Amino acid sequence: MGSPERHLSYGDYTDFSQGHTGLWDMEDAKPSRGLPSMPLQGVYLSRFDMLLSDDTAWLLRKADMATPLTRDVEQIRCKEVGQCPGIDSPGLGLELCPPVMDGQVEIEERCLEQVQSLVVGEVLKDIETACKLLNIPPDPMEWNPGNVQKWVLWTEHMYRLPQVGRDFQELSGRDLCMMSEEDFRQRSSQCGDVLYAHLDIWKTAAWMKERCCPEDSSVNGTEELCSEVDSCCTGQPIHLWQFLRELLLKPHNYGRSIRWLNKEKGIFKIEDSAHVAKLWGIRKNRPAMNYDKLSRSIRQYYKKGIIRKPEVSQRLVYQFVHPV
DNA sequence: CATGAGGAATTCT
DNA sequence: AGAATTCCTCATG
Repeated sequence: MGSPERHLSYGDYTDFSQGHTGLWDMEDAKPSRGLPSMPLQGVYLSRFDMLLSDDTAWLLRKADMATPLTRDVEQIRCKEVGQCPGIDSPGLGLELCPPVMDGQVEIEERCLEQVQSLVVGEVLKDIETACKLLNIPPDPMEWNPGNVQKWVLWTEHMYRLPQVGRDFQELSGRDLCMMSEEDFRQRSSQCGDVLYAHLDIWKTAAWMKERCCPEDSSVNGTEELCSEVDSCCTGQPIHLWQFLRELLLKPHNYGRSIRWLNKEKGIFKIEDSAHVAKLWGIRKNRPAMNYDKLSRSIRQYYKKGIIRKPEVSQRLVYQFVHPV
């Protein structure tokens, strides 16, 4: 297994997005199979608990106990790796003993701080992306039962969890947020805890946003705001071609399902047809969506001059007639 | 067997 | 009304 170019997403820190090894496809979720042995992985994960130290320490104070993000990630990771917290995570040691700063450690800490803020930024961006594609508000408290259902299905498919969407029907976001981890487990013994952890990340992110809204324009906040306005606030339903574009815009999230072959010419390839169809189905509340139907919709675009097959026709490869 | 093209009826907003 | 969905037949590799 190589080390392909990959950007950060909170999935990466939980190892979900790597490899599609189907770790979660089986009930007996055999750990370790296909788990990448990249050294970075361990560092990121084990140190994730420090995410909220220093400049982001305020995040911790949301709940005066353990950091939600940390706890979540650690828990998700445990489930994934099949281990218990603390057993092999050097990062946790920092909670137990005061940091001893020699030069080496200090440098490491610096790097870590940078990684931490990077991670927080990426997590927020990923959530924003998901919101746009799902057309749901970022704050789980505002979700209606339909939003909840979308989020559950989406999370299931993004992280290859066992399918438990039905277990969370008829719940509002408020209900969901009130539920304890135990409640989640009761609804789904398989992955209730993981869903709970994911939700907690969203809750924390919403809380963060609420806290530091105005000055959040640091990187590309305005750009994000604009695209949010034109894609979701116009009220009209999203078009399939727009949806595909948005997926293509986020290669670090969806690159394993759909990616550019030639961005300049607008040529793209659907790598995982079933997955793309599923995501589209979730977006449109069409549980029966499949690639058969999705491709029919794409073919409707031929006549309209929105999408075509490229010069040299290849399976699952299409081309936007008007690339950006 | 999955993909691809396109007709036709239906549904959704 | 327009876009997408659903279902279908036939073709291709």
